[in-house]
Amino acid sequence: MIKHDYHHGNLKEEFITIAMDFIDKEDVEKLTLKVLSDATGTSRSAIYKHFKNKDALIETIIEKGFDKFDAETTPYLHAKNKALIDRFYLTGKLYVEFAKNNPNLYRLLFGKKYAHIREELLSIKDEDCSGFAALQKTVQEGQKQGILKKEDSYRQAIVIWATMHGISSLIIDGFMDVEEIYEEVYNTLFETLLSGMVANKVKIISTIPLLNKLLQPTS
Amino acid sequence: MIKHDYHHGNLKEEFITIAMDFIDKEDVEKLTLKVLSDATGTSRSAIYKHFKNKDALIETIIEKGFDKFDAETTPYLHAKNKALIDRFYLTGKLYVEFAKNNPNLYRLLFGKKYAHIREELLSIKDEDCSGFAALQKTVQEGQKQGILKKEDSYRQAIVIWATMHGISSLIIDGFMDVEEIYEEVYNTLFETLLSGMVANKVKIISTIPLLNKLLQPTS
DNA sequence: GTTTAAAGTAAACAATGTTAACATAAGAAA
DNA sequence: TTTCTTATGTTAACATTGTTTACTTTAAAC
Repeated sequence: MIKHDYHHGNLKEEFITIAMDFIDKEDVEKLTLKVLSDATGTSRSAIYKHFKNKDALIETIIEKGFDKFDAETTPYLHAKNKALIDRFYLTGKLYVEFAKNNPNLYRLLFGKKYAHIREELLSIKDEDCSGFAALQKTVQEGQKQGILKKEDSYRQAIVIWATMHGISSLIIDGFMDVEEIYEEVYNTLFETLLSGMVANKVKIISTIPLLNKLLQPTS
Repeated sequence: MIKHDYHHGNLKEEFITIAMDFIDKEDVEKLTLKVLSDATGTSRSAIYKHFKNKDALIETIIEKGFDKFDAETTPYLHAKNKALIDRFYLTGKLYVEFAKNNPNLYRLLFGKKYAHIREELLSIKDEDCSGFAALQKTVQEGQKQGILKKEDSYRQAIVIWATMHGISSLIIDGFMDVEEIYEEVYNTLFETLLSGMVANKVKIISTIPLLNKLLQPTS
C-alpha cells in the first residue's frame, strides 16, 4: 500500500513558488500541470483543489510578477532627492535590465497571450498605481521644473515607455546579440529620447558624468 | 461509399493560403491542423504529405510574411526622390500601420515563439537584404547629407527600430485604446525621436507641413 | 467518537500534434 | 492496353495537454 502525503499543508504556495521558479528558466508555454504535479509529488488534478484552472494560477503569477516588476523598476521614480534626469536614466536602465534578467516573466506580463488576465487585474486595482502612472507623474514633475517640453504628459510617458519596451523586446526576443553592446545601445537610445524631450535652452545637470557629456551643448 | 477527392491538385498552396487568411483574423496559436483539414475537406494528417510538420508550414508562413512586410514597409526607404525626413516619417508610419493591420502576423514575425525559425530563415538569405539593412543605409545617407548626427549608424538604426517596434507592440498587445489617438502618439514619438537624432543647426526641409511645424526652431 | 468538509487520488474526456499502415489514383513503362 | 511505381490521400492509434467526475483520506468541529 502506497503511503500518500495527504494534506500537504501549503500546496497552493508551493505551486506558486514552483511556477515562478520555472518561469525564471523557461517560457510559461512549457509550464504544464504535469511539471507542477511532478515537482510537488502530487497528482495532475490536485491543483484544481487550489485553483479554478490553469489560468487562475497564471493570474496569480502575473499579479506577483507585476509586484516584482514595480518593486524593481520604479524606486528611482520616487527618489526625489536625485536629479530628475538621473531618475529617468536609472529607471530606464532598471526597466531594460528587468526584461533582460526576467525575459519569460517580462513576456508574460507585457505580451498578448494573457492580456485578458492582465487587463482584468489592472482594472480591479483601486487606482492606477502602476509603474506607468508613476512615470507620467515624473514627466509632469519634469515639465514643472522646466526641464521637459510642456506637451501632453500622457503622450510623452507613452513615448518613453514605448522606447524602453521596444529595446527590451528586441533584446529578449532574439534580435540582438546584446550582452556586449546593450549598454552602449541603451545610452544611445536614452540620449536620443531625452534630447528630443528636453525643453530648449535648459541646462541639464546630472550627477552621472555620462549624462552631462551626452546632453550639454557641444558647440 | 464516400467519394474521396484524392489528388486534390494544389493542396499545399491551399494550406498556405488558408493559414495566411486565418492569421489575418486569429492568432497563430489557434491555427490547428484540424482547422486546416476542415477548411480543405481533407483528413488531419493529409498535411504531412506536403510539410514535414506543423512548424514547416509556419516556416513558410513566416517567409511569406516577411516578404509582405518588406514590400509594404520599405518602399519609401528607397524613394530617393523624396526628402529624407519624409522618408523616415512615412516609413515609420507604414511600419506601425502594418502592425496595426496585421497584428497576428506581426507577432508571428517579431515575437519570441518562432524565433528559431526566423533566425534560420534570415541566416539562409544571401545577404542582409532585410528591412533593417535598408534602414541602416538610409541612416548613413542622412549622415552624409548632414541631417543626422554622425554616430554609429547601426546603433542609430536600432534606436529607430526599437522605437517603432515598441509603439507597435504596445498598440497590438492591448496597452492602448489606440484607434483614436495613434496618429497623435505616432507624431509625438516621431518628433521626439527625430529631434533627438538630427544634427544641430540643420534646417530640416520637408514637404509634409506637419514635419516642418514639428522640427523648425520655434524660438 | 461522529460527522463534515477540505484536500488528495484515479480514471476518463476531448483536443492537440504526430506516426504507421493502408488505399487510391495518375503517369510512366511494358 | 496493361502493369508498376509513386505521389497523395485515409484511418487508426499514440502520447500529451487541460479538465471533470467520482471516490478516498485526513483533519478538525461538534
